[in-house]
Amino acid sequence: MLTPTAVRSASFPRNAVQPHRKAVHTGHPAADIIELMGTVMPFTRNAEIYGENEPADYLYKVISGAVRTYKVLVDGRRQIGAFHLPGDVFGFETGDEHTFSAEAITDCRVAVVKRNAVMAVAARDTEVARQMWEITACELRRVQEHVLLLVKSAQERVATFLLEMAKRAANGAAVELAMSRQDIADYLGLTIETVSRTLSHLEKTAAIEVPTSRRIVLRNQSALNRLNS
Amino acid sequence: MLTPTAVRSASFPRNAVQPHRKAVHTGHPAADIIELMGTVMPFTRNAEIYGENEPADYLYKVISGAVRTYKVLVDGRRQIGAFHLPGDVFGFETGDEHTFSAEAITDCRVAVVKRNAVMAVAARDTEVARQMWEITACELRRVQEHVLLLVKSAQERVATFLLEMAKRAANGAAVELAMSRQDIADYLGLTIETVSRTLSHLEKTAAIEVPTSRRIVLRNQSALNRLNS
DNA sequence: CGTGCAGTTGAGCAAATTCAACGCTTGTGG
DNA sequence: CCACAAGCGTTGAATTTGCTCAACTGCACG
Repeated sequence: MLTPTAVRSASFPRNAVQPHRKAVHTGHPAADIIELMGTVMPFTRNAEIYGENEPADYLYKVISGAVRTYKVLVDGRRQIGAFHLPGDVFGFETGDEHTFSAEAITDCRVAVVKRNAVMAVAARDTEVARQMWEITACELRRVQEHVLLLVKSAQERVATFLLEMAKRAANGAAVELAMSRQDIADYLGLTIETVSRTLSHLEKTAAIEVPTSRRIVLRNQSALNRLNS
Repeated sequence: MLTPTAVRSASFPRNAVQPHRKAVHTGHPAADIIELMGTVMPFTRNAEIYGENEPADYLYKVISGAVRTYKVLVDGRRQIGAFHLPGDVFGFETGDEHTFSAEAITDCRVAVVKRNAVMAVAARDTEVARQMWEITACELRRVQEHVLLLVKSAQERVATFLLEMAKRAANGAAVELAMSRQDIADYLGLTIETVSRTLSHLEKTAAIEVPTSRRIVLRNQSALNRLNS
């Protein structure tokens, strides 16, 4: 199931990344540092970007496509920790090793930068250090939200998920889902059947429209917000 | 139900806290800064330490007793984000406002320090800044663990909770619980009845012993670990 | 001695999972 | 070009899990 057609990233950048010192003073949002200092790498659908327990030597930023970070529990179930869309930074670990695995959901391009390089800059430039902290703090808030999501009912979880995706996509009320039902289920702590049934139910109650399985139109956002609890 | 006998912390420290500059260079672990720079305040059982959406002007560290941070959902349910025991830092927010509320579970003493004061030090001292970041990162890992907890079965959640408490108490296989069944339930995303039943079941299967409702002896830690999934 | 609170236990119910079947699309090989 | 297998998604039926409602116990406190 996991990475069925996965292409192991054999071309992982061992070549050092040159920090462009001047870039970090331009006042760009925090995540831009990685893009400015890094190398853009392509990953094919389902390719592993890094694995749990591998050394966390790089930081990543999605340029295009989508990425999932996940953990496989001892009983074989998979819990997806986050979906990363263009602009999102990931692979930002505290210790020396990744605590999650990361895979490309779709073909995608990812900016990669040596953690050392960024840290070296951060050691000298307090503004960069502050931005690194900021990224960690944002991630913390996001995970706290995820905790609140997981104690809701199935309907509420799906509704919250759709609203979240709609907000991030920001192209109005239509969402083009990069991920499969299984991905959604593993993110929401539900089964694919429950996700599917819930979407069908939401469609029947005119809250959404599902022209294709990957495309969802939010018809009645306030109804979803009400479920959002 | 919430804070039934709560004593609003009328004596919240508006008096400025004097930073002792020299303390921060002693190489103590990160959390010590707050203790060194701060003022120790007592809180009575169920007293509110701060509320959601209040300005996050202070950082806190538990000296003695126990603290819960929580959020009340729109449907009235309460989700506890964390239990803080002696040595734990809390109230560490990213924005200007607290995203959770904090209450004393038991009578407790808490070191309090002005956020500004710490931040001012951190701006000059990169080591302090690094420690602040470290605390955020630790919190991030803890919340990520909480996500993994919430997708498990009731048995697994309770078992995991007991093992976590045993590890933190670190007085062997016996746990003295500071919190009520309701607190535990709200932390685990279960009902009190389910928590109670699960504990009874674990006792029947000889995994634990419950001499008093607040005291739990882990008889068969490996059995719990197996449930821990 | 009664009152109130915390915890336990039971019975019935609702929600979500499991197991199974089926439809649709896509890609592959004859 | 068609046949067919594989993957993904949907739907139905049976089952399980945890929740709701309710009663009851033990204990502390006035």
